[in-house]
Amino acid sequence: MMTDKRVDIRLYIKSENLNLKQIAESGQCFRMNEISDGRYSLVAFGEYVELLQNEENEIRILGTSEDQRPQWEEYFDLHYDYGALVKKLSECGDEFLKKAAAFGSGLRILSQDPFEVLISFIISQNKNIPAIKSAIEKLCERFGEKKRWSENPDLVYYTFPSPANIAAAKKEDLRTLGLGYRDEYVLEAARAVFEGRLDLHGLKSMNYEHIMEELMRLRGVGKKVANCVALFGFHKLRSAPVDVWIARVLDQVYEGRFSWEPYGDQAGIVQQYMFYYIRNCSQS
DNA sequence: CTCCAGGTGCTGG
DNA sequence: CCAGCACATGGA
Repeated sequence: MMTDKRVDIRLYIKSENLNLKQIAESGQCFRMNEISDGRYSLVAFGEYVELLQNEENEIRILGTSEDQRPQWEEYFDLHYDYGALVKKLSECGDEFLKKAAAFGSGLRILSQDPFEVLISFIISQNKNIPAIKSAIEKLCERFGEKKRWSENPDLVYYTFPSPANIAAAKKEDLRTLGLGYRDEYVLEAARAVFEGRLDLHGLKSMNYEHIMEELMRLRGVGKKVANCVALFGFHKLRSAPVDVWIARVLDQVYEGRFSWEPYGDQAGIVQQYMFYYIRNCSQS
C-alpha cells in the first residue's frame, strides 16, 4: 500500500554564516556531536535529529519535518544577520576581533531550552567540555525519557530531564552520577523551577538585568553561569559570559582595557567569536 | 600519576 | 571591593 511506503522525514534550511562544525565545537551546547564525517547528532525539543551540511551551506535535518520549520529557524537564529556583524568586525580596527570573527564566521547563538542551559552550565563549572558532555549524558540517561529514533528504531536516546524528574530525585541518586559538589546545586535549581520559585517561562519576557538577578539567587549560579543562561537560554545577546578563556583574552590581548559596552546587543556574539578563536586558533 | 577545567561560595584583609 | 582557597570529579 502507498501509505506503507517509507518517507524520509527531513527538513532543509539555508543561511549564510551558519557552520555546523563551528557551532558544535563552540561550547554553547553540549548535546551536538559529530557521529561521522560532517554528520552531527543532536537532542533538542525532546527529539533526536541528525544534521548534515552540504557545499552550498544548506543544512539537512533528518528526523524532523516541514511543520517544525519555525522551531528550527528560531533554534538556529536564522532571522538574525550574523554576516553584517562579521563584516563590521572585519573592517574594525581591532586586529584580534578581526581574526576572531573571520575564523568563527559560521557561529551563531542557538536558542536552547532555558532549563537545559541552566542545569548544563551549573554542571560546567570547573569542568572541561568533554567532562561536561559526559556528565550531562549521564544525567539524561538517569532522569531523561528513553526514546527511539523515528528514522531508526535501533537508535536509543534520552531527552534532557524535566525539572520535575530531577526535583523528585534524592541527593544520593544524584551523587552516583559523579557531578561532584555540583549535585546539590543541580537538585536545588531543579526544585526551584519545579516548585515555581524560579519561573523560567516568565523570565523570557524580562530584561537582561532582571534575568541575571533572578538566576543568581540560586546557589551555584554566579555571574558567569547566569550570563550563559541569559545568552544561550534567553537569547539576551548583550550578555557576555567571562570564563577563564575570555578572561585570559581580556587580560593578555587587551591588557585589561577591553569593554563590552560599545558592542551593545552584539556583545554576546562578539564574546562567542573570541571564545571560539582563542580555543582553536592554534590549529590553523 | 599529576594537572586542570566555559566557577562559585566563603573568608579574611 | 579584592585576593586566596576549598570544592569533587573525570578527561587529557
